[in-house]
Amino acid sequence: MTSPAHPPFAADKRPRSRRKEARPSELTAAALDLFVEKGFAATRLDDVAARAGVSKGTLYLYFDSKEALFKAVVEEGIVPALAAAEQRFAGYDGTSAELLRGLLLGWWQQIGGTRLGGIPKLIISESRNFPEIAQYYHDRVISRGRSLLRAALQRGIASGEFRALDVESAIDVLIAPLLMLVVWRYSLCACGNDIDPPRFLATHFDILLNGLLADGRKA
Amino acid sequence: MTSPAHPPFAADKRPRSRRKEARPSELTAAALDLFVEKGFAATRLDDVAARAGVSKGTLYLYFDSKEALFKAVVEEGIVPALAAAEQRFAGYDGTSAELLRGLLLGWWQQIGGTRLGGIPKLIISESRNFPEIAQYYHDRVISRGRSLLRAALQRGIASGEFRALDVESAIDVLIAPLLMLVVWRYSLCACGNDIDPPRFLATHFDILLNGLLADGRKA
Amino acid sequence: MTSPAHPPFAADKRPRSRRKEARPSELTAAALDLFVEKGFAATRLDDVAARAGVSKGTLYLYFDSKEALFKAVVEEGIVPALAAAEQRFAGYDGTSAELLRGLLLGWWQQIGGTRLGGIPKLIISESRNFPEIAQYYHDRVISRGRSLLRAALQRGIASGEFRALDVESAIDVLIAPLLMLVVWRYSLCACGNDIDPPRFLATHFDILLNGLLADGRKA
Amino acid sequence: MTSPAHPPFAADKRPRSRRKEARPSELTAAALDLFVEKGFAATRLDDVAARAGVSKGTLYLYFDSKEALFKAVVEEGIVPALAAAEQRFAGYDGTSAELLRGLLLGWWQQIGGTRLGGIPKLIISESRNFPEIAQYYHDRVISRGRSLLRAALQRGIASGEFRALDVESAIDVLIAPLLMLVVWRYSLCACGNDIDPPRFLATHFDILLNGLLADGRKA
DNA sequence: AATGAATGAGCCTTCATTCAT
DNA sequence: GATGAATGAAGGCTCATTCAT
Repeated sequence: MTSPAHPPFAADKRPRSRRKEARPSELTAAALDLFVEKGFAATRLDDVAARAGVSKGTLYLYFDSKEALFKAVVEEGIVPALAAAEQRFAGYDGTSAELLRGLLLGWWQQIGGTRLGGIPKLIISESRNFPEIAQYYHDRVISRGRSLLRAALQRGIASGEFRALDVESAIDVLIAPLLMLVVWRYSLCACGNDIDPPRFLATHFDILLNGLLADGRKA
Repeated sequence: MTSPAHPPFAADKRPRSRRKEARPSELTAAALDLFVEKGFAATRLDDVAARAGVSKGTLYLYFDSKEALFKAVVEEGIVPALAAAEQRFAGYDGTSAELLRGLLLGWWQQIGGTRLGGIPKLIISESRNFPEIAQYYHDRVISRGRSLLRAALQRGIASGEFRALDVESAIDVLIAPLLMLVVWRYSLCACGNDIDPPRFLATHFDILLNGLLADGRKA
Repeated sequence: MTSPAHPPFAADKRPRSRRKEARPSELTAAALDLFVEKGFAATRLDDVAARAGVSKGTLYLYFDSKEALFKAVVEEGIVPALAAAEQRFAGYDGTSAELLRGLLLGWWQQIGGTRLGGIPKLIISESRNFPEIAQYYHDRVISRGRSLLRAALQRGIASGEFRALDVESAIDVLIAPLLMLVVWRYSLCACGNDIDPPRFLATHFDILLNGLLADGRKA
Repeated sequence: MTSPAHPPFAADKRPRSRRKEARPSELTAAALDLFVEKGFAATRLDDVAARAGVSKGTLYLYFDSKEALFKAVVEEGIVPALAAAEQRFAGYDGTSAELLRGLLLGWWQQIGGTRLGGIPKLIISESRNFPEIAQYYHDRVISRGRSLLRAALQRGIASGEFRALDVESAIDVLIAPLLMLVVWRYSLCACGNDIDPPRFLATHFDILLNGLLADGRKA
């Protein structure tokens, strides 16, 4: 860690110019891992640098401060996540139930279940200390994600496929299990509790689309 | 600070009764507030002491370290939470739907909606750095809470009130919106998103007990 | 220097309360020495702490930052210097020549020739980087010192003892050799040039009070 | 940075002529500005390079280290200063009073009042940390300047134009106001004090050549 | 010759922890 | 029991210096 040359990484033979372009995302990738694993405060920049295979000073060539690195991690992770999510909704023409299932499952496959899932966990853990980033995340991610779900719900209600219900609350209820999955993946899994995401999601959809109560007993 | 070195909880050799009596809960109360607000690492013991109205040295009369204080906060906050939750189940004889609603709503009223709700948020944020506490929390709280929900679900399925479904996954699906509420209260509220807990819970119950799909279209 | 206990100072047996009062001036005294010797930027707080016989952290019990310490050094050194200087002028009733000589010589004996003389040197070296302190020094020291000299000159001119001349410029001309003495003591002495302060001051007074030109040749 | 390790000036083994030719004085000019303004330690080589319009690496093509650059700044600034000063004395045949006035005023016009005046300020501020440069400055500049003044004073005394007095001290007394002018220009002007150099010099000469005391009262 | 990305030693500052009173 | 002065290890950040291009 403190040896003059970084043994495992010194073998990188790419020309400097080639590496310079790739550097910022190498750094944010390393930082994402550590921020998610240890939290912002407990992550040392030495460790981020070491994981990225650079020296500590190099971090400051690309980011003005630890906090700026944190912002970059969130911003960089979110752009593709957003694009991927919105892509799936454009021009969908199946049932609204399938649409909802597609949105939620797609989120898990593209985001929650990948290393990007660490970002919502980061936001949850750190937003109190970084209100600016929290606001950014709300404006760029949460509100847009909720719009997708809102449109799907309203579409289903309008077509008579879904019962009428309080759409705004329902959005959050739909999201909650997804949130739980990332929380579980990045925190509670250390508790020893075991969740099988596909099975969990299947049950989520099952309850969501069919209801808990048996047919004859509905109120 | 480094988790591998954590002595197990029982390593404290001072007579337990003597210590418990003397340990002022003002200290853990102050610590809970700050841990929840700022996270473990960003909370300074000076601030905890100041909020409790004692000197910093006094903290060390009651807790061996910052980490021990953290453990005490979790332990102390969980005892009443546990008792309150289990109390509501004993000898319940209404419908299983009412039982479920009562359990979930009761949790919010007794725990999630009070300052104790900060504890799950703490566990979520810090469990990676405190696996021992995460384990403790799982064994003492999560597993017992899941047992309550498991029993309610199995009771409803056995009586034909509920459809048969994957009980273990369903437990987590039921819990997820509650988790979301505390996460919202202690983190995402800073994002600017607005959740109305009673309305959110009502929708949760509505979806849960009736299903999203209109009657005639059920698969 | 880095051993756990400070060997030469650990022998200090004064009670804590006694030492606490004395601490700030012990720290500023150590800092004055090093700031004067090395300059502000090149002075390490480790060295200041070591010279004062405390740990580095202790500095921060008394001063918020390195810059705050610097301000304290200047402010603390200046109060007695000011008092001493003004004391000498009150109620003086000899000749104005003697008054001038007394003021200048007194300044050297009370300030310039003592370790307080390092403060003007500090101001000269660092004022560009600390305009706030420079302003402070001007308002509290320079302007008051100039007032003393202005009064003495005007007194002498009014009485016919001195020729009429541009008083404001003359003040600075009177001061210049004193300034040179501290500059010499704290900087240029390292050049190898040798100045004998009493002899230098005697010549200063000689030229000042008698003029360079021989009597018969005066213009 | 640590003075004991300074290699002597002559340690540079590259052919001197080759090096001097290639060394762009734009670099030393930029460095002079910044050293004078901020001091040696607070001047960043990035800033020097930026002001000179080159990259930081280029500095190292011409100077082995920051300290070498500092030496070059002093050396380079002193050559013309020295030449200009000595030029004025050769073959002078007016009165000694005029000679003195010419030397002092000339120094201000050619050196002190130009950007070269920053160099004495630099020497004053940094000589403690660069004894080698201080020595160099003493040998090459101070001693030669003092020789000029010594000769002028001895000439005037020998001719009866000046009173007999302690020549060595008198030299420093003559220099002091000049020193004060550069100190004021590069440091104390930030204090808010206001000096008008021509008026100041006029008063200096007035006091010097005529004396403070009115004729009839001379001791 | 010139560049600028990369380095790593070093310093200011913080804060959990200790201990004399 | 309580205090708070003192400690010292650790981390964020800077910047002189190097070197591949």
